[in-house]
Amino acid sequence: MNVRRLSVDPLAAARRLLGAVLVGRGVSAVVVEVEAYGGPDHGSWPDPASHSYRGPTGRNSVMFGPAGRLYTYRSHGIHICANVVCATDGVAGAVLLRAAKVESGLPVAQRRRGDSVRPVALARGPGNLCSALGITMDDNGIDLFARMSPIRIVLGEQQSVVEGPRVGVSKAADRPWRFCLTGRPEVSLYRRSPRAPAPGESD
DNA sequence: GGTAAGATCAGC
DNA sequence: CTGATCTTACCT
Repeated sequence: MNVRRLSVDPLAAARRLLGAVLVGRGVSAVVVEVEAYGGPDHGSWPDPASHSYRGPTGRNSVMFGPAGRLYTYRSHGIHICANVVCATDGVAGAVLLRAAKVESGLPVAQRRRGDSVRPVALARGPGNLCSALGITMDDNGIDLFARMSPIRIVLGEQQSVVEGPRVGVSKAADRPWRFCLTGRPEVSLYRRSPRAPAPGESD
């Protein structure tokens, strides 16, 4: 089963998730942009920008669970963002799904996102991706590899990948933990967080 | 019990 | 650059 390919560190898992097909509520889409997130300071991948950095809490508990689960959270009170949990059970690690290319169910995605949105931008950005696929907070913790799940994922082959700094994070902003498929127009434009210290500064 | 910050997005 | 909008986590 494919899920074992995600029982690895967040960086390897991120690369393996590029090209995967995400199937959710009438829409399927190919993942074209992701970001890796680690865990607490004394773990294998210390990551101050990760929700799990300060240990398990009510919100982030899914990140500490087994690989292949969906970890959703609400961002700025408005949007939902989706992660695929990686690493082994008890170890925090996840990959944020940042952008995807809608392959089927385009009219459904278009209805969810609004008529003014161009097809290439339907699932561009983590909040928009969840909106296009119909992912909500009720989906937090579901198994993305179970036949019965409303949201599923199918891993693909290794692909040609570009790496760069993560978007939006105010800590560890220089870390090249963002990965994109090369030459995909659905990838979101890079924007450094206005709250992040200047490039090269420590935080 | 109060509150500040936030892995975002769209519109000036 | 800003406002929208709300949950969590941490503080007193």
